[in-house]
Amino acid sequence: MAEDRLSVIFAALADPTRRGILARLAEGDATVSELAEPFAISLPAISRHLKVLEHAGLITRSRSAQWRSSSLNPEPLREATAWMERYRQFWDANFDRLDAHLRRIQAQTERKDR
Amino acid sequence: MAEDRLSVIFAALADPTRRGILARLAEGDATVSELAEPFAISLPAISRHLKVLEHAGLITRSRSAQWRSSSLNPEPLREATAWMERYRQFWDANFDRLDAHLRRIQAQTERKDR
DNA sequence: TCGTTAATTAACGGATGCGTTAAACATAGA
DNA sequence: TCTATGTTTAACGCATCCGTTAATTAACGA
Repeated sequence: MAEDRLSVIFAALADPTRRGILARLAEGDATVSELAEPFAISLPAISRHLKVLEHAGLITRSRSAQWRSSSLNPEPLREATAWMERYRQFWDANFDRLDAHLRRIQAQTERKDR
Repeated sequence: MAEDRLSVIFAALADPTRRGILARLAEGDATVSELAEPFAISLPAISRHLKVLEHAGLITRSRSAQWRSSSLNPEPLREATAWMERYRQFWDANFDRLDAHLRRIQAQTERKDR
C-alpha cells in the first residue's frame, strides 16, 4: 500500500542515507559514485536509494556518457511542508494558545453529548 | 535501523491512516475507538498505529477508566519542518534563484577541478 | 576491438511493517 | 462477583525495505 503521494514522499525521507543524499544534492548535482562516497554501503544500494528518491519526485536524473547525474527537485518537500503547515498553529509561538484549548474542550464536550 | 529521531518521525508520517489520526487529533483529544471509527481496519491495527505515533512523540496518551485518550504533540512536526526548512530556498518564491544557480555551477566546477 | 569505468539489474536473505483473528487484560457497574 | 466495554497483546501471514555479491549493460577511449 502507501501509494498516495505524501506517503511516498515521507517514506523516502524516512531513511538517513536518502536524506544525506538530498543534503549533498543541495550543494549541486552529483553522479552516483560521488553520492555514494560518504556512505559505507555498496553502489547498488545507493542506486536503489536514488530510484526511491526519483520515484518520490525528490530528484531528477540525466545521463551524460556513462555518468548519471542527479539533481535536487524540491517540489515534494514543498508539498510535505504544506501538509505540516496545517499543524503549525499547534506549535507556533505566535499562535493564540487559548483558542486551541477552547477548541479541544469544545470537541470533548461534543463527544460527551452524543 | 532507522533509529534516528527524524527517521522515526518521517516513517510515522508515511502512513495515511496515521496522518488521518493526527488530523483527527488536531480537532481535539480522542479515544482509541473514536480514532478507529473512520477507518475500515481492526482495532488492534489502530492500536499499533497509535503506538508508532507515540514512539515518534507525535501523540501523548493518558488513561481514564478503561478509555485511553490520545492528544496531539506537535513537537516532532516542528522538528521535521525545521529539517525541510534547509531546502526552502530551493522552492521559495522569494528566493533569489540566481544565487542557487551560481551555487550549483560552483559545486560542479569544484568537482571537475579535482 | 578490447579493456576500463560507471551504473544498473538479478538473485538472495533477513528485518520490519501492516493487516488479520483470537485471547488476555483493565475497569466500570449491576 | 459476574458481565459488558475498551483496549492491548499474541501469533501468524504476506509484502516491502534494505543490504549484500555477482552478473550485466552502456559508453569512453587506447
